[in-house]
Amino acid sequence: MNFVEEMRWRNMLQDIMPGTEETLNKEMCSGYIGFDPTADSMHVGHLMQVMTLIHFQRAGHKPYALVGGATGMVGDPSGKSAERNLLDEETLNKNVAGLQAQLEKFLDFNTGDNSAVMVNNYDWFKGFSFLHFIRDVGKHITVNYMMAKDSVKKRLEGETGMSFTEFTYQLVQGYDFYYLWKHHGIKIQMGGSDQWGNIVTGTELIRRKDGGEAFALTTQLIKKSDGTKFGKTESGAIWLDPKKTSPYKFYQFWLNASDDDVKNWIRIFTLLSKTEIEGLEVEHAAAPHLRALQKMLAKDITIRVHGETAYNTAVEASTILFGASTSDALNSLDEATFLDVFEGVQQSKISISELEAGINIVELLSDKTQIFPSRGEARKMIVGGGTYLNKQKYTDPESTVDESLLINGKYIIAQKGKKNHYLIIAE
RNA sequence: GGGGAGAUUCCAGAGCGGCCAAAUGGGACGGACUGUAAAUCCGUUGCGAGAGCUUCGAAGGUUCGAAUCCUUCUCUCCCCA
Repeated sequence: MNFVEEMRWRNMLQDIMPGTEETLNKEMCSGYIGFDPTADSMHVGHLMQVMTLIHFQRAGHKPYALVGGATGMVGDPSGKSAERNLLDEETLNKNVAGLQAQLEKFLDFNTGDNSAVMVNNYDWFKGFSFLHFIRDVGKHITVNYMMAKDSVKKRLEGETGMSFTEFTYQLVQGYDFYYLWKHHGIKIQMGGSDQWGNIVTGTELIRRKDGGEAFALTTQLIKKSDGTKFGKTESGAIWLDPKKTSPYKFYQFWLNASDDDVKNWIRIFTLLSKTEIEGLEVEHAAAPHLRALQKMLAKDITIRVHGETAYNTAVEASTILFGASTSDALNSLDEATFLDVFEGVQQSKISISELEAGINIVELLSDKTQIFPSRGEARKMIVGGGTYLNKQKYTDPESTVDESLLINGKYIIAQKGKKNHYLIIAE
């Protein structure tokens, strides 16, 4: 199956420039996707682009991952309703390094002719003077053309306006494409659907400046069935960096995909074949409560992003936290395993002497551990039946707890509702 | 520069002298049902165990009593030049 067909049946394809597929089928092509260094880690939203590059490489083409050290200094107006704040250079460099390190894990950089390549557009922009840029690049593209882009038009119609800097963005990115086409023989740029305008400015520049031919392909925006934004939870984005989002939370994020979403996502985020996915769908339809699709999706991505060990721990943690385990079962875990399993769970500390003296449950969960922001809220939640200690429900706010609850003489597991776990450490 | 409208609890948005910790909707959180889905239903949503305390852009004032009236200030939006 060729690359475009692959993207099609996985429902990843949004737009494709005429001639792209033919060109790709003819020979091995080089193509690239740009990543904006707005943070020092990617989040799950970036995975669509990562998967696109992976498919591109698996189809025998040569993928380039561009990290925008230069474009990051300008700020992409696409999809933004207000002027962006510029990052300082130090942050930018850190972000570029962070993204590069993550990208390296997903692509094969040592597989002969179609090995992946990492580039940073700062390398060709750092020595490029403003005057040279407007002479060599700006001259080929009219302002009329640039103003017709959606990203620009929206801002001109809106109230916030747009700085010259952001207006220039599409030219800067367009030049990236030109540069890579000229010096690396890259024929195609890919990206999210919001990048179409920027990508086309690149193909246009290549055509007008050198009479060359280049192609564009964009991927669909990932949708969620309830209309909310993909990849965001109440507590923020789901990051790939384990320091920002623990592997356990990461695993849980995918495991919690709704039935509607998981059918799309498993196509996008795993490399499973059509037959395998359809098989899983049958399985899921027969026994939906087993959530075969969600489990497979979560397993596949968690392993690819965090590795097998982290995945196993996440599964183990999930089994313990959500399964029918009792405090006895918890007690039987040795401390190392226990800590490993609870690594991704929010932790708070309390002094053991206070606990020995006996402590009111409301005080424990609010003042002492900040699990609830106020005593009133803790009280309400306890009365409302949403509070558990060591998997045991507590409904009386006057309850007192002491050291007899401690697991391994040191830990208490508190729950707010069914899904939110907290580890209290006594020391 | 001239004229007008406005600023309310997470958001939107009522309230226009006591019955207002403030309607309603959304969001968020919890519960029930389930499958750690979805949909639905129920509850909670300033702090406090309570008495009570602190909130309605800011500061003053009128009043027994102010989110509501007056003064000044700050900011936002609209129209005209």
